[in-house]
Amino acid sequence: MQNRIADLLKKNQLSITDSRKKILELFQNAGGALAHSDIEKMSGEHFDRVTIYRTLQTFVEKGIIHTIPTVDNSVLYALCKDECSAGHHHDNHVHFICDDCGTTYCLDHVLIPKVELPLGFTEKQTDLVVSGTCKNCN
Amino acid sequence: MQNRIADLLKKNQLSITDSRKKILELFQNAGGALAHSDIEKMSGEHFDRVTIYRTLQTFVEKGIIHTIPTVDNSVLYALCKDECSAGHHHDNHVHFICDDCGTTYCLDHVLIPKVELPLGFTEKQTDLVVSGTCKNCN
DNA sequence: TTTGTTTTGCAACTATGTTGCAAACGATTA
DNA sequence: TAATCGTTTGCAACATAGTTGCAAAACAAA
Repeated sequence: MQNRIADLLKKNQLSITDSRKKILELFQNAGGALAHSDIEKMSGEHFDRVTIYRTLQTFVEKGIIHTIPTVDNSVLYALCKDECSAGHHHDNHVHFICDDCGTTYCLDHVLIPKVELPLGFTEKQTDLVVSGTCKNCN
Repeated sequence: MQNRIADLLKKNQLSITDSRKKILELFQNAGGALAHSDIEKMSGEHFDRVTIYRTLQTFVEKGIIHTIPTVDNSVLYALCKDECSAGHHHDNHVHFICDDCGTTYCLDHVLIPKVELPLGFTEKQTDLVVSGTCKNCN
């Protein structure tokens, strides 16, 4: 249980610290995406704001979590699937934001269709965000 | 030329003011999407920050411009096409952000493919943002 | 347990965005 | 074109979000 978290950190050549363990735990328990402010609240004032920022940044760089662009311009972070953490490539699934309850879902099995870019444009990352009403609010 | 801008404002029951004219002009000249900070710089310190925020907000409400969610969590605004400004529906074209020069393009002729959502989810708006290298930086 | 490296927390700072209110401006009508 | 009324602006003050440098603390390795 705890070992999975420690292994994940070790695999990414990161020191195993309280804040990193705690933040990873939060993501695993949350299931969905979290905002910086969520983490700040959920971690119970234990860690400095700066530490959380830096931890999230590190996780993104290592491919442990990824960011999600949202319509209301808040950054969200979500755990990457195992296949993702291997390299520096990104998830290619669709994200869904519920306008009612505000929850963000990773629709892991809904893949982003390939888009044809005009000549001269090179794709590196593609994000598809759908907003509307989720299954709980419908 | 200038009349088009004034007409657009009048059609939306907005007073014709310097800041609104200037900001609309900037959008027309830019061709692509602009961030709040772009506008602040380009308008040459003439307008208060607050005025720009409020103007953009008003334009979004009236359907004159729309927001674009981006991966790096900056809000971008872009002019809506004529068909768009009629109602409260949104563009369904792809947006492209260049990692090098930072320019955002509205790829008007690249449409967002329909995505199949899981049962219970209802779509209201879909945004597709591609980042990479644009034709000028390639 | 010692040593060298990484990470944390603090302080101070910049950037971004919001609100209330009085003054200025724009539209309308006489 | 001047008076009036509603809208918009700028200011001040505030709230939130995010960054940086640096010394102290924690971690990993030997």
